[in-house]
Amino acid sequence: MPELPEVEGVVQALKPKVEGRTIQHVQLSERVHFSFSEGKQCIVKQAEPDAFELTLSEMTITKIERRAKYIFFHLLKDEVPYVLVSHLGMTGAWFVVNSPEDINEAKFQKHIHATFKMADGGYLIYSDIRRFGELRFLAKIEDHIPLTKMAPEPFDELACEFFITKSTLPKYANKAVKEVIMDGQVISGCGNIYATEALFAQKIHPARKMNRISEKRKRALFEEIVAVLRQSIEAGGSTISDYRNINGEAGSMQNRLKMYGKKICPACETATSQMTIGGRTSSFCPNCQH
DNA sequence: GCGAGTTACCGGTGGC
DNA sequence: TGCCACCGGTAACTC
Repeated sequence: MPELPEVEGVVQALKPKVEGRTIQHVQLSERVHFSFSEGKQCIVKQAEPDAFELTLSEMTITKIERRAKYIFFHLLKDEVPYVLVSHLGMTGAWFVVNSPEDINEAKFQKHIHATFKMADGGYLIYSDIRRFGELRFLAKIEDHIPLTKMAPEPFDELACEFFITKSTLPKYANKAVKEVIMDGQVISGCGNIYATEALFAQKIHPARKMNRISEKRKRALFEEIVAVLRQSIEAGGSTISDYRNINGEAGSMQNRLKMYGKKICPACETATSQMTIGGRTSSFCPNCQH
């Protein structure tokens, strides 16, 4: 499950290998084409697969950047800028290879959905086992409303104040703190793993109502989220199930997690509890977190 | 018009 | 061994 640190790793790895290169042509999988004919939008959103393939050919990838858990591929063709927005969903992965056969993990090899043949040889490939990811071609970011509503990057100096202000709004008052910090319009890029870890570190019960948390604790919680995200970026991300970096390597942050996926609290050895908050499984220590 | 709630999108995995 | 419920990030839809 790629979260912000994993996406950051992907972007840092892609940049030197892909920026400045030109796409010769794009080939989407049979599945993508078939789904579209069935009225579904498998991976490629709001575009006809045929048109998507044609449009992207001969575009130059000028810059790649991460925003929350999205990857923005900035493109240029005939001096007109465009952007390809990628979200990895649950199981998406990018590969830069000489040949599609070079993807040696069978699961990813089997689920290749977009193959970008580069003009100078080699391939940029998007593989996605469960197809929860998305590729969205836009003239500009603002053309997709949800992208314009995202909270600032958590590392942005204004992000903490943004969180304090936003989380105080009436609509969040009676919501569980975990649901609020995982809302991309309040804090961007904080998914289940890191929300779980930060709440455990701050000894806050994930179901605690937002309006029952003091501003001081909110600030401490925000700083904790930033710290956990930074630590994970340094560790190459968490490898939970299917995440791989573009070289097919796993990260090591999963070894540093203290609560996510744990049966026993590492602090007090009490059995952990699970509950569903905002539709997601949430682990916590009933003894340490209040 | 906005917010809350629901549904769609999926195949690997773990439990039985 | 085989079946089946479960899992989850985001958008889009309905009410």
